[in-house]
Amino acid sequence: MSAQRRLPRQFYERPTLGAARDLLGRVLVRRLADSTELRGRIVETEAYLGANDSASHASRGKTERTAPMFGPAGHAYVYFIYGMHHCFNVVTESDGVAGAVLVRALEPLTNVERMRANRRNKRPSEVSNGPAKLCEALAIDTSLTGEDLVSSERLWLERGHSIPDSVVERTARVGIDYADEVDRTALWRFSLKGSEWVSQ
DNA sequence: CAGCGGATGTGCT
DNA sequence: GCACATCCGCTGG
Repeated sequence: MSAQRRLPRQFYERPTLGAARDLLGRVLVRRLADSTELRGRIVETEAYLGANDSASHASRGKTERTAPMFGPAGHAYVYFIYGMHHCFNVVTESDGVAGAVLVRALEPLTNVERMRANRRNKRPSEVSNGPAKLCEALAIDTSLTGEDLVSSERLWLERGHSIPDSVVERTARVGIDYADEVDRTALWRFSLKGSEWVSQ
């Protein structure tokens, strides 16, 4: 867990779309209470902007739940949805400007059997191919919302490898039928072309 | 394999 | 009340 490999604050403190694209190939690390480190490579993200993005939780103003989206970059924003599931986001932009990237899918890398156990022994390809699935696999819940990914010993991101433009796919975000047309059709979902680890 | 209903915290439409 | 940045398990073919 060398600190050198950890992404610095500056990686996150920039416009959300660029951060969403560059998060592909980075490695999400979850260190459990027993020191087990679970790692997965990010293969799918979605950008959620601020006031002008009708699909974003931030578009309806700051609430207790969404407060991390308005805070300093490099923190986690974890929310609970559908009475059952969690979703993990990385906060972007400067302090006071809302923005976050939803991490939608991971390629399991280390301690895969532990992740699989967290997922009731699903097939490997179904361990972390969805935003709520990866949270279950990595034991991420709302106790981690607001966590500083730059200094946390429980949750952070490592540099991994950059992904070239030639294998980055851009599509519309999913599950936001309620949003305005312009936001529904914006190509703000980024995924690794041809990866077997992306969501359905 | 497709389709449907259930799970139920949070902030509003 | 209802919809929601979702997933699971059960059903019928």
